[in-house]
Amino acid sequence: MQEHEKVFQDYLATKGLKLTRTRALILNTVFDMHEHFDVEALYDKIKTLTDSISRATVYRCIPLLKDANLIQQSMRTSSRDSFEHIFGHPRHIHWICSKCGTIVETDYEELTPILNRSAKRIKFAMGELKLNIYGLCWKCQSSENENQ
Amino acid sequence: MQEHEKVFQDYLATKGLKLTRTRALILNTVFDMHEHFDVEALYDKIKTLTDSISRATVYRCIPLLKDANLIQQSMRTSSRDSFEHIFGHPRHIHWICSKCGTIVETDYEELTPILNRSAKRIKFAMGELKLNIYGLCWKCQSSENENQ
DNA sequence: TCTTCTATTGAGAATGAGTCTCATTGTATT
DNA sequence: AATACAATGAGACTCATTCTCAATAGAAGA
Repeated sequence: MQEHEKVFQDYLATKGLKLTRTRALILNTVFDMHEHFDVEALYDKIKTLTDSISRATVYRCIPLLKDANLIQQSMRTSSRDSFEHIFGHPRHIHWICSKCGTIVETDYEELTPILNRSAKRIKFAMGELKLNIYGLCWKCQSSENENQ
Repeated sequence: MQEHEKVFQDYLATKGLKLTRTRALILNTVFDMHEHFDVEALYDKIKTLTDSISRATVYRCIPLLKDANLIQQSMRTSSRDSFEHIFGHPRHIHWICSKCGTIVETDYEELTPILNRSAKRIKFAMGELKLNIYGLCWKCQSSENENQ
């Protein structure tokens, strides 16, 4: 059994729930996706593997994966909630190109001491952290210049 | 004419659009709201002023205000998109209490030199910036302790 | 002032992501 | 095998947001 299956099973056990075949398939498909995905894309991928899993079950699995700290919500793509798997990944800053949608990631390392200091100042117990920076990636910057 | 009306009018002019009475009312109501609001709440407030403005028009005005840099999208409250007016406000970090929903704000000042350095490294032209930190405010931290 | 040309608007239908219901199925335990 | 309850599939449902289209407003010129 893979490590993230173990994590999920342990989490489910604390809730009196079980790691069924269906849930294991959803979990493994999540970890097969690009890091960022929305539920509809996940459902589409699952459909290529089997057509006996319903959309409702996929949606139902998402909050479980979230609570198990295996995925986290990230930015919205168009009108859909978007997620990313985080098991074994450190959290990161997202640099999102507003033109082509490319996402570059960098880590929080340099930021954390500053944020910890601010948190202390306002007596806040930090949990999740989400830093999205919108702008233009280098490719889109140069193509902007060409067109003008 | 108030300053933000002027800004909006100038923006609209660049698009060949006009600052109508309806748009001015929506704009002014936005600046009368709590800093964070969703469109439904905005619509409710407008309804107390006049009942001749339709929901569709309010929704239609939002992207214009966004493009004019008068408001920006912030976190989602429940299932609704949430916005905040930003004209004359510097952008800020949001410390969001996962328990009571309180939002504390601090500024980016200390963070910007670090982010600028990262941006340069990955050749990214920074635009909007959104840093949301979830956790517990000091009130909810103490009430947690009481209950345990 | 009257006309003409658009942008603007209101009302309500349409869309679509996400949730819920409920009848059926799976599974662990006895 | 029988019991009990969690899990699931199918599709109905909700509700925020967008779209459509006919009616209106308002600027520019006659």
